[in-house]
Amino acid sequence: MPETKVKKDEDFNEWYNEIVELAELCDKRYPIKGMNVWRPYGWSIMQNIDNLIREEMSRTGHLEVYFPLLIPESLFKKEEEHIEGFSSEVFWVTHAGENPLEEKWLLRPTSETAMYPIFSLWIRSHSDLPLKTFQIVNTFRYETKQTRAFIRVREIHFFEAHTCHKDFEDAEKQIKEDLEIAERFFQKLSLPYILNKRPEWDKFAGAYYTISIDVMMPSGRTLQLGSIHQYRDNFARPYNIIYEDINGDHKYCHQTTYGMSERILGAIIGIHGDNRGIILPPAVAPIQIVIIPIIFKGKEEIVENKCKKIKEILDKIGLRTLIDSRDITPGSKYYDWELKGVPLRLEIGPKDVENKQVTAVRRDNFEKIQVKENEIKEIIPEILGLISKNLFDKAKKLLDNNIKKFENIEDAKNKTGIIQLPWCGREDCALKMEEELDVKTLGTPFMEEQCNLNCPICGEKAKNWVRLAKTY
RNA sequence: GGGCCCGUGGGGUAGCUUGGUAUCCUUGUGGCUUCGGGAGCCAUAGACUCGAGUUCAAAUCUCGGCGGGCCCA
Repeated sequence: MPETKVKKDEDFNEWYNEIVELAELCDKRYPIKGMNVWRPYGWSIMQNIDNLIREEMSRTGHLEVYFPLLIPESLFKKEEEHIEGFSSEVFWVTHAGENPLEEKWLLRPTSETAMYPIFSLWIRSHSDLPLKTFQIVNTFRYETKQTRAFIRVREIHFFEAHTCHKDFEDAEKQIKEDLEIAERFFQKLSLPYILNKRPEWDKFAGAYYTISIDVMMPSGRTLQLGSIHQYRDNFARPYNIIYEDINGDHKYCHQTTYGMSERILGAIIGIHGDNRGIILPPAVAPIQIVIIPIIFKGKEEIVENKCKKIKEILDKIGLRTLIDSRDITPGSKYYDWELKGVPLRLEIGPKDVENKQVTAVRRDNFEKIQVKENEIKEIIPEILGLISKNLFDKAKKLLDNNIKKFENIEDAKNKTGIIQLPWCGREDCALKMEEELDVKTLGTPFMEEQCNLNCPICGEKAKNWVRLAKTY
């Protein structure tokens, strides 16, 4: 059986590097660090992911916008914490042709400072609220650390939702809605996740609080896939986003944001893939079903016609299909499409034609299923559903097996995955834990059980559990 | 932020220590033939990361840039 040279469970990082190029997701040969080329297949998956986000946005009444890439320095500098958080990693535009610009511009590292001055023009009255917008754009951050395809890049494919509300409570409602969006969205991608309230010292620059959406990678490291921020009026004040309420009083808006990136694709590759390639959840697979004609001399036509007929049936019920009629042997086609993660393969040969059936083979567990021609419309979508579910269950097991609760530091030492400890809530104590265990603080479990034990560092009563892990 | 390793056709490699002729596999292209897990045959195309230095002569030695990978903080 064909397999990747590097095995996923032996050297995950190498396996990941090999697979992203073999599956033709990206081309890493572009000569700027952290800026890779999206190949058609990878881009097509990303577009499908984006479209799932768009569906969710549209369902919840967000409107899509597009703001400019360049931001004048003066706008960027209005919110102090925000600049501090990002200034070390922005790209600057300083010249136009031969001449220095009067004011420097920067490539957006995120779009708060581009959008909010304009929001302040758009919003005048309480009837303009809530304002719910989002955009899917490229953002730029000068990473100095090791870059990795889809996981740590300098040009980020970024989804960002920005909302404005009349008060804190309404913004809190938005965050509830964001969490519900996450639940629906990640379910479709078969990606189980955990929510963490980020610690004070590591929240988004300018935020009142930040919730992170984290997944477990097979390497034992966590990968942050999304951020939800409550800004309160921290940005509304410097950017002057004010509305007139029902009594004629002028008030600052409260704001939230929701961000995600191509890390979602990184997680799909890393979590679902195996030694034969990636495995795509049917919801985002550019090709959900590939049909392989098994041609024998003299029977070319009946097989080809059957393939077309089956494709028509599947197309009609809205599935994305492809007949692979390349002039190479079937085995090499199997290998190809397994590498590219097509969830289901149909083999159609003379025997199948004779028996009025197709032979289906699942990508996730290689189960072979004979499906009667007259049952295709019902059975095939069912199988795709089973594949999604199986991918989710496997990933859930990986996550659950890697969340480990401890009561003291000694027990937690040299453990992989997510370490959960009682925590008094003090920064010093968490930083001590980080140092002792060589991990980063993810934060406190969001909306989960409280902890009645004592902080293992200072011995005082713990306020919460705290989660720590090695991260990407 | 600090340290280590690497860069040869599209991909994977040999050659580098000891300077002189670039190896093999795969892929691409044209054709014949074949097809239930990477088929075969014939023909053909394609490479020393960039710059500077040493030398009669550099893929090979030295320095620097760019790019890739790993480890520590």
